[in-house]
Amino acid sequence: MGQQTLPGFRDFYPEEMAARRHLDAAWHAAAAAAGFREIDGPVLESLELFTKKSGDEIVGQLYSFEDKGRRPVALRPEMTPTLARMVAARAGALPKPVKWYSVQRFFRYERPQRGRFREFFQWNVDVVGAPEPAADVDAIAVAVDGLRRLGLGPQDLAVRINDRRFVHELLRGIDVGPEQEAQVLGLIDKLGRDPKAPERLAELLGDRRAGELSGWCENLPLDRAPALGELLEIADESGLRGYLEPDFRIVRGLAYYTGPVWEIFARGASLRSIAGGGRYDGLIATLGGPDLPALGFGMGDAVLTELLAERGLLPDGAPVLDAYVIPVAPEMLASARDVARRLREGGARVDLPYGPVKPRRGLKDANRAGARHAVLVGPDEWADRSVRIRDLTSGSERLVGVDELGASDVLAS
RNA sequence: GUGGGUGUAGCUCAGUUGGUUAGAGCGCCGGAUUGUGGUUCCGGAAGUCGGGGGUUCAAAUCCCCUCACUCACCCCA
Repeated sequence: MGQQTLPGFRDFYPEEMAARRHLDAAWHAAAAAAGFREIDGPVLESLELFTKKSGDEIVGQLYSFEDKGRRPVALRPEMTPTLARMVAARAGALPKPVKWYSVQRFFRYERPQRGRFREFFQWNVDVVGAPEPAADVDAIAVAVDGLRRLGLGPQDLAVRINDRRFVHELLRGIDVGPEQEAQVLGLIDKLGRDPKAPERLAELLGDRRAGELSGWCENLPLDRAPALGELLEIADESGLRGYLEPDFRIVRGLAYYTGPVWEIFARGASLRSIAGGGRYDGLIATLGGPDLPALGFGMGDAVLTELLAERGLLPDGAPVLDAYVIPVAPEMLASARDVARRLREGGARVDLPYGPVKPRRGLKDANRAGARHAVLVGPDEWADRSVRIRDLTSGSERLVGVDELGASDVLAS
């Protein structure tokens, strides 16, 4: 075997590209339908932009290097820092709320595994300048709508949601101090997956407090979380009934989340989460911008593609043509090219062979190219300024005049 | 970074206790008398058996090393 892709990088053959475009289309449509506008930024950024948000530890997970001007740079691992900069630069001029989205390529230097690559595509949707819980619901609804457009409904998906403020409050109630909090949050996050997590929580907090905590995981005391209750009510009004499941185990990795946090999972599948998001009110200020409330989510292509493939919801990626033009005799090649041009100018997707072919072969190639119609250009018909259009599904043929070929409905049948 | 699994044709795989020239299906290319396809039939190309070393009269097969891929852990912005 010769050269292959770097580990965690993928070639997209037409079939895979069709699948990717399928996701893209749903993502763009869902974001646009809710009034989000598309943005983008550079793939390469200064390393500092990322370390400022996440600390120096993440350098190990970045594609970073020095450029020829000796600047430390990195391929972007996420969109949020870029978004924050863009907002900060024009914060005064932007009407609030700012509703932006992007569908872009990201890079993380991690060991590739199921549902995780080093180069991946991610849909990011963010709202800046809106403190209301309706904004959180807006983002969740867009994520759910994107997935709905891909054929996934409430029977397939669960949006598990929690609220960081609520978690802080409960932890404070059992005397978990700030110095312990990060560690405890990490263990809570693991409760669903790691069988050793309850044990370690008990070691850290003692049986009584650990027991109380796991009780919240069994049954989240919503009466003590008014903000989350309000959000759930708005979600109901927004058509998200059946999706949202309050879950104390959803806390999400890093420190900067300040309010609702949520992740979307596939029901009955052992996949990692499809999407995750939350409110990060302090982050834009941390990154040097104005103090604006913000929230958003990211949804990657890797896990989602895996899920859609499992459920048979991906397009097969077979080629599609409206017509394949066949010169019935070698001297008809020039005429065939003229016919193809007329059809293409009429808006049809049309292909034809580069040289003479036997009709038998032409029909075979038409099928293989996914053509709905074969257009046979033969000397007898051409003498009458017409061609034979054959419907490849039904096998029926009809004669069509050359001058009609540019009409948009000529291949309609 | 740690641990497990797998490497044979473009793809999915078979290959017996080590034994002649390593196979199948799909795909690809060509063909089955004149201007009509999908099915079928015939033919063909295609493999340093991941790489290196060792044991043996003989290695795809046994042993060692190495590389790649993959799954999980760590991490998940």
